[in-house]
Amino acid sequence: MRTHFCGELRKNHIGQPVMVCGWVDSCRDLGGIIFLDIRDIQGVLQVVVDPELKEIFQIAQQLKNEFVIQVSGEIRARIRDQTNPHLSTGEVELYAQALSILNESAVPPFQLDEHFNVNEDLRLRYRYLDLRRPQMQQRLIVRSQVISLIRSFMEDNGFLEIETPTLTRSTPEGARDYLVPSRTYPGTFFALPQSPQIFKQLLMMSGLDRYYQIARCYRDEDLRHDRQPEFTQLDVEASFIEENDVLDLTERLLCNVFKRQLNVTLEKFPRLDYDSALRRYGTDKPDLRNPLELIDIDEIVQQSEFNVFAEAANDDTNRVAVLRVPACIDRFTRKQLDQMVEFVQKHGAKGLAYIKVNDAKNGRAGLQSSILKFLSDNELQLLLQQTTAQTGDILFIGAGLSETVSHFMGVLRNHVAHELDILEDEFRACWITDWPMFERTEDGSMAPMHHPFTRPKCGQRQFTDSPFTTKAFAYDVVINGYELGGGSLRIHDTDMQQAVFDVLGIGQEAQVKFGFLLDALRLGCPPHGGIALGIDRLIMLMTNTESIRDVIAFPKTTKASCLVTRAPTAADPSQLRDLGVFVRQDS
RNA sequence: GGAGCGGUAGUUCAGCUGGUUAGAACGCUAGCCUGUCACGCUAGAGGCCGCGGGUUCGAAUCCCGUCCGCUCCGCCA
Repeated sequence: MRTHFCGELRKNHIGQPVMVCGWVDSCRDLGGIIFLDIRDIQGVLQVVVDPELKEIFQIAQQLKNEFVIQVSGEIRARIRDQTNPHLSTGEVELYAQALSILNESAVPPFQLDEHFNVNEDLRLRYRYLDLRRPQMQQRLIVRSQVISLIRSFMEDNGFLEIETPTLTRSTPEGARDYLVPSRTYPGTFFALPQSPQIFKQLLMMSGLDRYYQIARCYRDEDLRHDRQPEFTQLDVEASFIEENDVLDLTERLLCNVFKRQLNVTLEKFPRLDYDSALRRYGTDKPDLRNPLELIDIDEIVQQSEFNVFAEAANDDTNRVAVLRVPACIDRFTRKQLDQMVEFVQKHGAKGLAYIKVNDAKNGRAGLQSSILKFLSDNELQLLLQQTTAQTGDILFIGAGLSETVSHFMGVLRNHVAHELDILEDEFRACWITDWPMFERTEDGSMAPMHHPFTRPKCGQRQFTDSPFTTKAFAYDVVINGYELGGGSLRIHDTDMQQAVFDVLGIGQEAQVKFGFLLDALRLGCPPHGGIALGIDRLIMLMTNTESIRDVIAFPKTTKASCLVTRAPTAADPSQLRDLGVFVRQDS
């Protein structure tokens, strides 16, 4: 139906006869002459319709935006000074010699112009129109190209793409499952996978050595700007490897993809252990574009008369941390500082002290703060030294439970950097390693930080003696503050696996749920490990967009519904009967 | 589960402390226009002010509830 794409026509096509198809992007009917912009996936091309050609001129007069048309004619140079630098095809135009309407269009429910913002619910409802916009198409193109780069990289490195079931049983990631009722076994349910975790481990036991998959994963939890209920992971697992092999492979993959897709050279990923990440950045996913760091001052205020600080400083489970924000005294009003206090309170802080450094060389007299009177000259002096505070800085100080302080000071660190616009304009990746095996849950029990198949960084005896201080062979890769992916080396030994289940208090339950895995461990399981990367988040980063919905063709809303199809919907009673499912009317 | 913001013409928005006939821009319709490119000019049509209740002489505006969208907390690798 066509000889060229609209968007590919250039000066070197001048004089050539072409035939193109596309959508009417705009019509400019000047009365005696008509200009059409015709759009396809490669771009926009101006068509000129000459009034001398009466037949096609009449057709052109009927055209409206979003009509689907076919035009043939000759590519001509534009008249001098009438090129359009905003179009890739702006130096040429198509002189129409034939024009046909392939399909008409009703008036679209919103304007596709780049100049008009449209509310997202409308865009989601008419997603197919929204996706006609070049910016949206570009994101999906990048997505396709990146996935293709990933596939060739993995293939080049000897990995096999193997599909795993999506109708499966619950795996232990800890999120809520999407359930699918079984018709053949009434009252039982499949779970959609939160990840292919168990299957990829089984593939290692199968001797397939190196596996990867672009896998769809499902988690029935509340949504965020970077979280969808179904999302895509690059899932990877390999045998006879050590932690460094996984980190190295992943790093090479990401460098390769960024280089080839964006021509961006990523620097070597720094490796931070979990504890120091929390200490220095207050988070397990630090944004290293942000130059600010937290500084511990427990030692300085241990004897302090200021009880809030002293008590925290003398308690192992607490910390007193300072965020020194350079040269910002004139950047924040009193009101903004008060709002910052409110802001961290939302994140669990009881309070937030701050000290303005009006003159760093003038001791107490050079400082301004509501807590000044509680601190000794010596403490202030040490504080200034320890934080290398300079005139014009503000020192924000948080004290309390380590976990809480790290969290809100980390959030404050991000907040301040955004306010001051001091993030470096580049991609900064890092590894977070040496995660704890377990974390304490609200009810006081222990839960695996990663998942219960993660290998501890010690022998079984030591693990059993002090399981809660054990670190794991677990690692996350973080870029610009986004957790892009994570993985671990897995347990390949039945006794160790049983020991972990026992510590979790699910020894019996695990026998039932994961008996098949324990069996497999007994039958010659190689040491293995892997990682999974969030493809959606990767594409978000690479296309510089703020919303995961922008990189998914048909995303769900924050209430997890699809506005195109209106899913989910009520099921037909006969379907429910077949499945043995009753729907409670009161819910 | 909780908090915040938003919902007014086809679209994006304005409409303040309640008060004549709810406005603008774009889009749409009709007419004019031979080098435009977010074409231009003239005229016109277009409104369950998300939905339900309440307060009031009177509600787009105030109150309560509810639905939807977005952001955040909780939740979630």
